[in-house]
Parts: sequence; C-alpha cells; structure tokens
Amino acid sequence: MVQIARALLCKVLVTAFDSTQTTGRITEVEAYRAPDDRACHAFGNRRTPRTEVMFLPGGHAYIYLCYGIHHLFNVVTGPEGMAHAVLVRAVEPLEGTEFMYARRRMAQTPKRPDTHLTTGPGALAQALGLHTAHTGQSLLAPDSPIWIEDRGYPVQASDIAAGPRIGVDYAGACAAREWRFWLRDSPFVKQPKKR
DNA sequence: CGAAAGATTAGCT
DNA sequence: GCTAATCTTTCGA
Repeated sequence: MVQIARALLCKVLVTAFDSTQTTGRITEVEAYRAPDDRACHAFGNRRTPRTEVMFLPGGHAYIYLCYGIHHLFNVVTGPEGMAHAVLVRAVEPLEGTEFMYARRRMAQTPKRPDTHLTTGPGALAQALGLHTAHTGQSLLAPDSPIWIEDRGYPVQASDIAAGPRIGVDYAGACAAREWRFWLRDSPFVKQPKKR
C-alpha cells in the first residue's frame, strides 16, 4: 500500500471533461488505511455511505468535501473489502493550465506562480475539475473521464522523501506515521509550516 | 431533527 | 502568522 503511494509519484493524472483535457504530474501523496489508521475516514472498518467507495477494489476515485469548500481526491488502492486509499496532495500542471485558472477563478500573475495552482489537495482537485460527483468513478474504465498515465518519468529512490502526514494531528499516534511521500526537489509540494 | 467537527485555502495584518 | 469562509457527514437525542 505504501509502495503504491510511492509508485503514484511522477505518474500523470488526466481529466477530460466537456472536451477540455487537463493533466498534471503527481508530486505529493499521502496514504490512508483502515482499520488501524485513525486519520482514515473508514477507521475501524466503519462503513458509511461516504466511505463505502473505499472498500471497493483499487482503481476507484474517492472524492469528498472538506470544510464545505475543498474537494479532496483519493485513489482507492486496496483489494475489495480493504479500505485503503492514497490522497493526491499536489500535482505539477502539464497541460490545460488555462482551464485550471478558469476553474479556480484565479488570474495568472507573476505574483502567483503556478505552484499555487495545483499545490494542495483542495486546490488540485478544483484545478482539474474534480468534485464529489466523481466519487466512485473507476479510473480504469475505458470511458472514464479521469485516469492515470505512466509517461515514463524517471524516479530515483533518492528523489522521494517521506515524512508524517499533514493536517491529521487529531489522529494521535497515527499522525506520526511517515505515510506522506513527495518528490524531494519539486517546487510543487506544499511545505509544512508550523501550525 | 439538531449539532459539531473536519485529510483546507485565500487573503489580510 | 492568523482568521474567516462554508457545507457535508456523522452522531446523539
């Protein structure tokens, strides 16, 4: 599961809605796993309408709304019945940046480098046009508007950094688990500041 | 049926 | 650095 999270780094996330295609290279991910991860919504294998999709076989999208404002995009990675998921925290915009700016209603200015466009879980989901209606969508379906490509970006083990996850301090000891992975030298990674 | 909290972000001081 | 914005989900009565 942790291996899957690392494997997702440098893969390319593609969305194609309404004949507009946007792509981004994944630069930062976090792993979540039930039943022993308090930070996971399905902690204790608790099945609710919202978490049900995490129990599906890997390859499905799990998108949910946080703080009433932000959509967070996860990839379900576990076998059926296992609530494993990888949260995509940041991507590097590749194609369709003009649509991303339009979706985020942000002006493209030097003051706002592209890193603000897709760095951060809520930000990237909005930039790629993802929202809660897409939860449960299979990324593997031939007609899926969302999928992940391997474009062969080279990844050295030394390029990958690991650390504790962000924003899950409430999870107690589980918050210390080093289940966050990012590309060490990428500017498209949110640097954890003191909170 | 009502209430509380959350895997966050943008904008201002 | 700090705070407001904002709404779905989940749990309790």
